[in-house]
Amino acid sequence: MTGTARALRTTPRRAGADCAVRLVDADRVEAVRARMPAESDVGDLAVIFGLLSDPGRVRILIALLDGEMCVCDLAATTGLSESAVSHALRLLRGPRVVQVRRAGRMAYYSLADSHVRMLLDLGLTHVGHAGQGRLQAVSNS
Amino acid sequence: MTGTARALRTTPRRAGADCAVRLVDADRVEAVRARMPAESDVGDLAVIFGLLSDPGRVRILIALLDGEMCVCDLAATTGLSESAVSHALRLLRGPRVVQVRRAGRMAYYSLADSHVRMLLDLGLTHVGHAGQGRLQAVSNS
DNA sequence: AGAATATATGTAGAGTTGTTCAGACGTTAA
DNA sequence: TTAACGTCTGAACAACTCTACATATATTCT
Repeated sequence: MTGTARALRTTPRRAGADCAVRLVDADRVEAVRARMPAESDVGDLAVIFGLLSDPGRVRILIALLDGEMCVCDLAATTGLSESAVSHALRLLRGPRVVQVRRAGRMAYYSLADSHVRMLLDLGLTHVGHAGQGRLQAVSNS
Repeated sequence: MTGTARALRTTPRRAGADCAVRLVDADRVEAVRARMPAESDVGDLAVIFGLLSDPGRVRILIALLDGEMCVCDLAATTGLSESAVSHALRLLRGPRVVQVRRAGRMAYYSLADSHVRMLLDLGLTHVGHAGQGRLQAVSNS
């Protein structure tokens, strides 16, 4: 099965002992599987994206793009309750997306990961909104 | 009235009289709120990230980084059932993350959005894995 | 000391999500 | 035509997520 063997499956496929699924381009499949990141990396990646999949957390992180903020100000900025903000920040603290600086009874949160900042910027340009302080020109026409 | 008769902004900071939550830095809060993207944009952003928050879908999209693939090969590559792949692709088709080319009874899917490709690349570097043959400029010493 | 404050956390319930199973649809081969 | 095939879809169910409420912890003020 070398070269451009496309849909060479006119005869029953299961004959091949342990192949449980149909294959059309076995070479591609094997090549891509070889390049596929480890299970744990894919999982970590999905977790990071999952943290960015909630509008409330997105607003929190967008707010933090400008610099650190305390919990109550984050609540006021995002429209979430302080409890919801605290729960959200706990999730974000786990994988070290945000970090906390404590001053007395206040807790000031800030972004701890430049990759997440880039993900947010990229995503914001994707949905048509200019990034936070990077692309700020085009508005109306 | 469902509760919340407790502390409401008693600190004489600089909060306006009509503000329902405590504020520490009202100027920052107002500035960030002014810069906050529209509700719909934040929602769209969360939806996109949500599509990337499942390991199965991430594997599908990583496989598609190399070019188009049919459903059965995607199943073989990702380890998902063909039904699960089809369901996943349906979700990804909606916001036009992937596109489909039909040839007979086969359906070949490919990435339809360069932003998503960039998000994946960025995310993959984040979790420590080099991108799909694209980002590999790590210099050690 | 006690009271007020700022944040953190436990829990329960409604809502959402991903998978599997069964079957439908359109296409190709016999 | 019938049969096999690749893909798509709906329903059901477990697993997960988000929010609100109550409470806990730690800090500051009087």
